[in-house]
Order: sequence, then C-alpha cells, then structure tokens
Amino acid sequence: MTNRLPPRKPPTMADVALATGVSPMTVSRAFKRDASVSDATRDAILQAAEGLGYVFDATASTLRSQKTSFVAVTIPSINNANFADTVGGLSDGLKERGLQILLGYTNYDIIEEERLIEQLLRRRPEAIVVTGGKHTERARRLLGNAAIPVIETWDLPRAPIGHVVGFSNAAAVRGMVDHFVAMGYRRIAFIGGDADRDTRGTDRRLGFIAAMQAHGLDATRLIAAGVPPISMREGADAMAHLLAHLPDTEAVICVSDLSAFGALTECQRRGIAVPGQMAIGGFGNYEIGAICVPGLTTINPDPRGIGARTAALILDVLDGKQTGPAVIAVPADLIVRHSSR
Amino acid sequence: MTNRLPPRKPPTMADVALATGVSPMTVSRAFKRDASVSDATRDAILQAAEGLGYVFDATASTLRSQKTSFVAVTIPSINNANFADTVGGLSDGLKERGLQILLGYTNYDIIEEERLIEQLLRRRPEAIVVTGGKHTERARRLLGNAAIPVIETWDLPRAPIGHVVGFSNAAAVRGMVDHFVAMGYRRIAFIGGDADRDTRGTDRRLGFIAAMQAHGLDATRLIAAGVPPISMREGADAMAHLLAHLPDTEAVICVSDLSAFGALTECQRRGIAVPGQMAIGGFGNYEIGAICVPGLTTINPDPRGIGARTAALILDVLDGKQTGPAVIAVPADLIVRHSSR
DNA sequence: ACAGGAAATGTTAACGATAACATAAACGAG
DNA sequence: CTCGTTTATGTTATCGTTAACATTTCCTGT
Repeated sequence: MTNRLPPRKPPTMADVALATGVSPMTVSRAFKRDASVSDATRDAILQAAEGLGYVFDATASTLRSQKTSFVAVTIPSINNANFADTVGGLSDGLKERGLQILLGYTNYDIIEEERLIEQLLRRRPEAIVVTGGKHTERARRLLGNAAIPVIETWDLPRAPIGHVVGFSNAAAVRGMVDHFVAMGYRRIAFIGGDADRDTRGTDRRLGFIAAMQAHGLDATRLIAAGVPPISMREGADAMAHLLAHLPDTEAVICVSDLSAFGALTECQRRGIAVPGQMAIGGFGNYEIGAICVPGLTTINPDPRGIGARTAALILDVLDGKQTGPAVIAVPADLIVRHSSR
Repeated sequence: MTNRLPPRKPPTMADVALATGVSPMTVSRAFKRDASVSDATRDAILQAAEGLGYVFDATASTLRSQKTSFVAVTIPSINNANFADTVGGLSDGLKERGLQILLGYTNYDIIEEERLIEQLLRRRPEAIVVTGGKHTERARRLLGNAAIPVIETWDLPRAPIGHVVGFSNAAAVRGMVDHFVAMGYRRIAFIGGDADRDTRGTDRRLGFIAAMQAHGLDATRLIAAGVPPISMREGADAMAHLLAHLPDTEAVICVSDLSAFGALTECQRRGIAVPGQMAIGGFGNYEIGAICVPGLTTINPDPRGIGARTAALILDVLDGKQTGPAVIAVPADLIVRHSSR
C-alpha cells in the first residue's frame, strides 16, 4: 500500500542502533552476519530492526563497499525458453553467493544491446553476461573498459571480448545435415535465419549451406521466415511457402524447434506424412520437440548447462581461481527423433 | 575483459569535470540532460566522458537522489511464456520512463517469495509487482510497510495489499465448463492444480469443481499432475493416468495449454480422436494452442495486456494521477477451438 | 593475580553523486 | 547606462552504509 501516514522517514541503521543501544557499526555487522557480533546482540538488533520496519539499504551499502552483488545479463528475448533456461541456470548458480541477476533484453538488436549494456554497467555489476558474439564497436569498448568479467554465451566468437561459454551454431547444424544425408535425404531446405538480426540463426543457416555444399547438394532451398524470434506460426507459413514453391523437397531443417513444430503442424493440416513425405529437424531441444508426435530431431545446446557453467566461471573468476580468459566450448549434440527416420 | 593494466581507479564525474574545466555539478547536469546546461558545454562534457571511459554511477546517484529507477517484479518462474509476456508488457511500458525491471522468481513457493521480496525491497524499488494474491504474513507486512506502490497481478485477491491488475481464475474456468457442458460433454475431468504451491492452478481447479457441481455433474475426476509448473510431459502422463483409471471420460480441462498439449499428444499416440473421443481444454492462450492440430480451446488472460496495464497504473500512481488503490479486472475470455467441438 | 591475546564493540571518514542554495554572465527594456 | 531577469554555472552539505583503525571487555594459562 502507499502509506497514508504522515510521511515520516523510513528508519535507518542509526535508528536501529539507537533502539538497541549499540553503535550503527554493530548494526551493520549484525546484518552482515559478521561473526564478531555476539549472538545476543545480533538477535536483539535484528528483532529491533523488524519491529521498526527497518529494511537494509543495499544502495548505500553498495556505494560504500563497492559491491553491488549484481550480475548483469542480456538476452535477446525473455520469451524464449532456451534463454530463459540459461538465465535459470545462471541464477541458481549465483544465488547461493548472494549474487542477484540484473536482466535486460535486446530484442535481437545490437543497437538496442549497446544501449542496454550501457544502462546495465551504470549499475556497476560484478560481472556481465551477454548472449552472442556480435556487438557494436562501442558496446565492445564499454565491455572491454568495464574492469569486470565479461562472458559471451551461446556462440564461439572469433575475437572474444573476455570469456566464452558457447558452441558453434554452424557446426551443430552441419552435424544435422550429415544425419539427414546419411538417412538418404537429398533435397533439403532450411527455414529461418535473418541476416540482420538473429546472429545465431544466421550462423545456423551458414552452417547449413556449407554442409550442403560439402555434400555436393543444392544449398539454395532457403526460406526466410520473418524477423526473429521466429514463431510457430511463421514456421507453418514457411512450410506452406516451401510446399507451394519447392514441392519436391524431401526434408527441412528449421532454425528452432518452435518453427519446426509450426512446420510440422502445417504438414498435419495438409495430410503430409512426417517423416514419410517430409522429414523435419529443429534446433534447441525445446520441450515441445520431445513430446509432439512425431518427436522432433533437434540439437541440444543444453541451455541450462550454459547458464550453470557460466555461473561457475563467474565465481571462479571473482575468486581469482580463473585468471586468463576462458573459452568453454559446450557440447551441442544431435538428438535424433522420429521426425527424421 | 578483466583488466590487466595497473588497477587504476575508474574515472568519476570529478575527473570528467577536471578534463572539461567545469564543476562536477555541471557534469551531473549534462548527464541528466538538464536544459540549463549550454549545448556546447554539454557536448564537450559528454565527449570528454566518453574519452575517459567514464560510466555514470547509478548507485551514487540513487543514494543521493533517492531515486533508483527500479521496479521490482516477482514471477513464479521465468520459464513460462505467460509470465514472460507480462514482464515484456511491463518492461515496454516502463522503459520509456527510464524505469528498469528488477526481476526475481519464486519458484511457486510463497516462502521463497517472502525471501525474494525482502531482497528486492533492499534495492529500494519505486514500485513492486507481485504475481498472485497469496503471500506469507511477513511478506504482506513488508509490502505494506514499503511506502511504494504494490501491485498484485494474475489474480483478484480478496484482501488486496494495494493495487490489483488481474482476473478470477476460478470464474474463467467456470466459463469453460459451461462451454463444455453446452457442447454436450458430461463426464469431464480436470488435470493439474497443486494445492500447496500453484495458487492460480488451485483456483482454476476450485472453479472447475464449483462449476461442475452447479451443473449437477460429478466433480471428482481430478488428476494431480506433479509440482508446478506442470510440463507437457506431465500433461501426457496425466492423460495416460486418466485413460487407465477413468476410461469413460469424455472431456478434460487442463490447468494450462502446455499440459493440455501434452494430453493431446498422448491421445495422438494412442489413436484417440480429439475431439471425437476426447475433448480437451487448456488455459493461457499459449502460442502452441493456436497452432497445434486440433487447435486448443483455451482461456486468454492476455498476459501482455496485464503487464501493459500494470505499467500504466504504476506511472499513474507515481505521477499522482491515481490516488486510491485501484482494482483493475482484466478480461480472461474463452477462446473456442477445434479441440472441443 | 596478571600479562597476553582474542572477542566484542566503537569512531571517523569516505564511497560518488546531486538537492538546495548561491552567484556570475548575458540580455533586454526603459 | 542602469536595473531586473533569465541563463549558465559554482559551492556546500548530504544520502546511509561500511572500511579501516581504535578501544574496551573478557578470557586463559601460568
């Protein structure tokens, strides 16, 4: 509730100190669970604080101690289960150390990312995690100057800013193409991958093209599917487009499981057998790919694992256990399900 | 990058002032885009700041001005498209005013929520948004004492703490039951709704029971489906359980579209026609329900709208345009799709 | 009974910005 | 050319906590 009492100022440590008959410093120690405060004193202080309605002021603490307990994180979109899982893994790994996540989204736009990074750095986080390896020049400069650990994730950038926890999107798709070719498919299409925005999607498409060419196959069956994030609906639309324009296509690899599922539903609506008449592959190992009928062949980048590894790395760097820049390549394995066999 | 230079202190406004030949106060004004600073001076200051690698310190600013520009938000889980949409709507509505979201998740646990609220309040947010209307006594006290706008969402609590932007989960499900009954279904089951944790799920189940009883129908076909959030997999398992134990069931209402879709896939795997042999309803209007085959009948709580409305309310309260506590009941309409007809 | 040291608490100043107030420069009207 | 305003900038003190150092109290062993 907004308070309707005469607006008296909220209590500070000094008020708690006065109420308990100790110095503000002792109150500070009590709140920090400093062992040098006797149990009796600490209990009295905490009880008085609760009684007064005192709430610790993290801002003042931060300014004096130069410790914010923030870890900044940028993700393209909050509404994406993969990135949400990464944030979940990060959050769990950091919370035992009292580190809180300061989250922002870039909407798949590196200009927006630059603005966001600047905003986040103003809060003086103790580390910053960014999704992807493509940034504006100024964003790179901001991150490089920040004097805190920088971790790029979900990618293996050619010239990392600091640390990396990621995988090669292109290589992962290459593995999937190899699988489709081994299964006998030749006329394979790719859905998604916007060059201007979704850098990971673009990498996946480039991986597709390279792999197809390596097999001596036609790598021109490429269906753009709108701006990222590509929805299930857009996957369905892309499949409709594909069936209309390249009806002899035997298999399609989609930039994500979501678009792959959309494509699958379009086949279901048209009575096209999957995988009989059309094989489908996705990316991301979303829950839907595991449970839909048929199950979707996909790539598992282990998003939660990326978050967990990143959290562990941050703690190691902050503890001084990790000195040089780390490049942690996480596996992104192929999961073969019924949609491709 | 972790800096490898001799660890010299990062520049402050005083350094920028020195470099530009003005006072720190003028630098402060320049960064605040205060009109009283001449254009030439401001440009010189901002350029010098960029050159020095100065980054505005939001912590110090906050302490002095008592403005954090934070809005705290608690959601049960980050990995839920509905709550993510609400946060997205909130974020978009607040960012034009420079308000940043400080997000935390409770993991569907009100004890965890209490801890989280305490943590968040320490950061002195300018408003706090919580999901749901059930809290621990201490959490209610903390929120009530905080002297900032408190908004409960996704529910219509009997005794609101402050403002409310929500809808009745029970009433929404009642509307769905009415629809199923009108379609001729009588033996209707309910999947999900954990009493201890997911309060919204529980409300939905209670709404189901009340509505069934109002129609004079058997309201005991209740399948628990594990701890929230209930996954697609658990929806499928629940459907398997239902088919094994109550094989004459004609229709099932699920606590969410995700579990409903899982239930649907189980029918698909068993060759059970939906809606012919089994009708299905969900909740939440997730994208999957709109695109899967058949489309899922569902309730649309307009999660993004909840976020947008909440953002607008926060701005009104902060501007003093809204004085008393507001209770905004948003619509949560039935969307009928092929899974129930 | 007392030195020596550990345990518990206190004092002072500082973190980096800005609110509030004060002042200097520029300008227009009479 | 003077006065009253407006515009642009400066000075001082402060937000609430805690690092660093200082002091007191209480044991423990001999």
